[in-house]
Amino acid sequence: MALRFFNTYSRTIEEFQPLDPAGRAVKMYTCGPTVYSHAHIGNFRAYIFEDLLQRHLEARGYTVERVMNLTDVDDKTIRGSRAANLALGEFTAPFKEAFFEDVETLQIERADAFPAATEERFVAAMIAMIEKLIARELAYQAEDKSVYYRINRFPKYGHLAHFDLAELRSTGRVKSDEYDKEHVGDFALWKAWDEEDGDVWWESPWGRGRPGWHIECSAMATALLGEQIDIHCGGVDNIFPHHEAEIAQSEGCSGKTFVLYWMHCAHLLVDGQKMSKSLGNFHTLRDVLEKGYSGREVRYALIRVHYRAPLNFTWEGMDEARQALGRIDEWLRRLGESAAAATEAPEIEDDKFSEALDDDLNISAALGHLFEQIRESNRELDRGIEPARARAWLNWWERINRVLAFAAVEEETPAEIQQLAEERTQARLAKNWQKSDELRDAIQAQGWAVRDTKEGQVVTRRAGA
RNA sequence: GGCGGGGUAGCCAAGUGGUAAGGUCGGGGUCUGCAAAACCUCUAUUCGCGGGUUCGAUUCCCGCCCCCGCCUCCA
Repeated sequence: MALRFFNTYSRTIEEFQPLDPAGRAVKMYTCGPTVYSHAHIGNFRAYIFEDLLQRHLEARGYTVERVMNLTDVDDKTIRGSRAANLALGEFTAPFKEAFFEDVETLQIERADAFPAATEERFVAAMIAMIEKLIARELAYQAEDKSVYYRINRFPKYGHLAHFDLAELRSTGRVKSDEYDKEHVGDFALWKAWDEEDGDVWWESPWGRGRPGWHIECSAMATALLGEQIDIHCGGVDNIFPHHEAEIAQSEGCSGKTFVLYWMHCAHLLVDGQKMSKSLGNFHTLRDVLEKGYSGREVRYALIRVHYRAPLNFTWEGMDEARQALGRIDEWLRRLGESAAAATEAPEIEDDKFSEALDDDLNISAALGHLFEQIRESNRELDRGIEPARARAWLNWWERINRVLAFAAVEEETPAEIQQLAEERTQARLAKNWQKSDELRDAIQAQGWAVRDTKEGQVVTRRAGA
């Protein structure tokens, strides 16, 4: 079955066909974080969805070139840097660093490029684009010195969000600068400097100022991937106005279709509600890790629901993730043990996992199949499996895990734990059950677990420890 | 008001015009000194509600209800 994705632009599921005539290279642009604070788990739901998409495309033989931008200049970063009494770059640098650490923790593949909005070459690219839009009368400088996009001159404006311009109504989030605009819906391409901006400004043909948010993505996507890209992702809240604006800007300059497939993931809810600091349900990745959960557990919890369905984050869900991963770990441990003596490995012909993902990333069906296979192979293990067969199952898993990235990080059992385990073995040989149980408790207290099997003790890292 | 997404077991969730995957929790069992793990087994006569089409609908059509989101810088 061919790859099929839901395209927000057409609101239908479409067969995936990249621009590349050879049908192999895929250009992907993903909206990244605004680095004014630590990214929260809702942000990471989107990045993990994008990661799943990239990894599955790669599993299907595509070569993905992905760009993720970092917004390091906007109202929030400027406000934050002023509050912290730091230069803008000094203020955003630690958040950029933290973001990359979090990406690593969650096993999200690094994009090929992480352009930042303040890089001179991109500011120059943004200015060049705005000049072009003005030349084409798609933009104008208003009384307030800012430059705005003239949405009435771009007939497709509103198509992505399915908004009728006449229906747009103010929600009170607009600044009072709308008096200067020709249409309330006109959005800023270049924002004229004002006192609130402090020393954050660039010279431009329209005077000192800074780029609008939307132009950043159009310019960086074009600079790094070209005028046309295959897939552009983000959260549903980016559909309007951000992605709508990107289309207007990019196509206003190039005259070509900017993006073939628009893909958006639904929101993450926490305890059934939108995350907000006032409700106390706002979590960064760091908050969740502090509660004792691992990055892979968070990854599992955030990836397991289809990207277009709202995902409700709960601690119960985190525990469910822990259990499910523990089962996978134990399955792999048993397979590894049985496969040790294998000299060859026949292939297990089973592509159902990937076939499920072909269907608009149906992760639930894919995981359902994985667990069915785990049960099947566990039965084989119980019956006594051939080493080659165990090796074949491991190879099958490795293919799948290149997409899921669920495997635990290998960790050496520390010497003191090994020592305790050895003492316990002796106690057990002496049938000293009391001492055996005490040693088990001691091992568990140090974050490890010990189980007795027919082949003797098995020591593993305890989940959450 | 306009535009989306979603309503399937205690919780999470897939799915099909032909009678409900999977995960997790809980009960029972095999195994075990105990435990753990694994396996076996049980847990939705039913898919938000009401109509309609059909031999047959959770799935298609119509109407309604509820939840979440977007409607100018939130992933």
